[in-house]
Amino acid sequence: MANIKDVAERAGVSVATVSRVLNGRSPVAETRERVLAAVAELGYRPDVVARALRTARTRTLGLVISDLRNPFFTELADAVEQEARRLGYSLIIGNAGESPEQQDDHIRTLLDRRIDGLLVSSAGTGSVMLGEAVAAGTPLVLLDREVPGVAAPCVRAQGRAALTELAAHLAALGRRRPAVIVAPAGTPVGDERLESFRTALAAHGVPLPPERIGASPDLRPEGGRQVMRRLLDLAEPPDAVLATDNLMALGALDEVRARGLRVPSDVALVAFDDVAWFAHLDPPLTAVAQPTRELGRAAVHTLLARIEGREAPSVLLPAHLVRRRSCGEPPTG
Amino acid sequence: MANIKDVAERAGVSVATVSRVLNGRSPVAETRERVLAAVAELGYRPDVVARALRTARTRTLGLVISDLRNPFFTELADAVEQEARRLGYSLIIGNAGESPEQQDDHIRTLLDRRIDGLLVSSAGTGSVMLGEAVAAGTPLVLLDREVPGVAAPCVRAQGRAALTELAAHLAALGRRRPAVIVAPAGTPVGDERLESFRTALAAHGVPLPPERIGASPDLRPEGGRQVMRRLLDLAEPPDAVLATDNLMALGALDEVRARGLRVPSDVALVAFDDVAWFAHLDPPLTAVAQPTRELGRAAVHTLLARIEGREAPSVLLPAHLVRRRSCGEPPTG
DNA sequence: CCGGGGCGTGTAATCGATTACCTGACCGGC
DNA sequence: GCCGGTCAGGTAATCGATTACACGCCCCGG
Repeated sequence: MANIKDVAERAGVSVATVSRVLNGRSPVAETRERVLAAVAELGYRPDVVARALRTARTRTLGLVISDLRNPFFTELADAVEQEARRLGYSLIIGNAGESPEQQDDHIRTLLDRRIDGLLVSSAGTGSVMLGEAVAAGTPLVLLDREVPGVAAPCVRAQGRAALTELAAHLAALGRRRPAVIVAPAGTPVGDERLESFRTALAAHGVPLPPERIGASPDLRPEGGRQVMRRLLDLAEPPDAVLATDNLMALGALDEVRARGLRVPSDVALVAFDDVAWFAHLDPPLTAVAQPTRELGRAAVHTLLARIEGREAPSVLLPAHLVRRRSCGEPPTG
Repeated sequence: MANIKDVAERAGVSVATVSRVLNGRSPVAETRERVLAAVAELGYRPDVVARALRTARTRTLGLVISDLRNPFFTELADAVEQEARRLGYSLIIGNAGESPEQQDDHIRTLLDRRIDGLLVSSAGTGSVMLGEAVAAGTPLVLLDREVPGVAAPCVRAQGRAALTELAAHLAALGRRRPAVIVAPAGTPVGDERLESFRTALAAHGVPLPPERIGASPDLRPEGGRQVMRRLLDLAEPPDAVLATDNLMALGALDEVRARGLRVPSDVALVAFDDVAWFAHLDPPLTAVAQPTRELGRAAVHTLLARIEGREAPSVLLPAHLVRRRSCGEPPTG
């Protein structure tokens, strides 16, 4: 593989000149042409590794995702990758699989690789390496999940507007006994969603008593199913259930079906995260859609701001309600 | 951030010695201890970039995936990443989104980054850069999809056994008019699946006439739906449909429902690729499961073999049938 | 007692780029 | 005609590691 020296020789100039041409500095037209010709003839491409060593910038970002198999995060990762690439950055993705240890493992290798910046949607809250990363001065931006004690901007969706809309939607359809399946205790996002929903319901005079709030042991279908089981066993079972994550919603749906009940006639079901295949379920699921693409974009921009030393506040983007048929309404045109 | 020189000074030795200790060569116990102590005190971590420049090995692999949003490929990518990491390699993932141009774009940046090896599940067959990659001497392994004209081992699943089983399954359930929704023309994998299925059916005396084979324009739900529409409009509509990709299967299911028909009573449906949420559909979908994890593992091992200059043949791993309820049978305990 | 082999360690070259600094050519003004 | 300014472009230091080669020490055998 040709290097800058080969190009310099072929063009009859010094390596400095080649470098300058390629980086768009000074040289005059004639020299420039000769260099570019040599580059083309040799098929020269600068060695990114050498450049990184010299400039201390790798043009690589790291993304550690809490659970890549969760379609919401798959979409998010894809959005981040696209935007990063558009701006000339490569992305190394690490999947934590909801394990804080694996997350730390990933962060460590990413720091070792001298990535320019780090995006993390944290699994759990007890990550040692997150602290180390900021201590080491690596620009960090949190994605989707806030982490207490870590001083970094967070990019995520704000569910309030969508949940207000949802409360109205349910009220209009006469659902008076809502329930919520929340993420395991201590997940800040889940708590916020719960509170926003409670507030929105209250505005319609609909209460949300504690027995109709169930915390799932995990963010998987099985956890959602367990909670749904308890909810349906109540003396006064709910007539509408909101799951704060798409996988838990799936499990909840399983339980409804297993009992021979139907959505939406027996119970309405709404999920957080509008993943592509919700539209293909029977019935198609009404969902709170997070603006995945925009989140990815904003995350990359915020991170680049930090990398360039600019101020970068947290970003909250509004989620919106996608009405399908799982609450009993016919689909809106 | 401390570098090897700092460590050398602190330990009172030369940088060469530090390097040797860290790479497990010569030094004697006492020196070794001093160096390790210095490393610990300074929190030194070798600069991977500098090492890569010197050794010409980045310990990074590239993976270009045809469509990361397709859950089958998400799982595959995850499997690859895990195995790569287990063996000390980082993985840069690029999503081609079924676009050959984007694929080439990714391959180019990956080569620029001097990755040690490249894994590609190719979108389309007309990739210029795939050829360039082998020409440049970058170890290459194809994943899931063979590419004509590219001399590289391919790691993928062999559907024959599963399809033989499927033919028997359908025959036993009295389905006599099978149909197939295949990937767009020219996709080698799809063709092979089709032929295996045809052969297996023939063994049961069941024909597969051309009118019951529909090529989808793309690998998305909408394409599958279009084909299903044509199939159901036949004078003799099929009583069982195999979709050679999970997303096309989803679209096919949509069409069945839209007509007020039921799976499996009106038509049986089977999909290639057993993705997690198939079990949550109504009815749970019978599927040909590819050994995703093993494919990922094998792909990484094959690639490492090539990197180390060893011979590495193509790998074919058997897929197997996962019987659920979409063909009419009660679930097997 | 001396020479050679082996071993531990230091010196310095090297990987391929970027860039500070310097040189020399050219031009214009006084 | 000389001097200073401008600018293209060359020389060489530098980033942080690895490693070939050399050196010196010790030990052992003759």
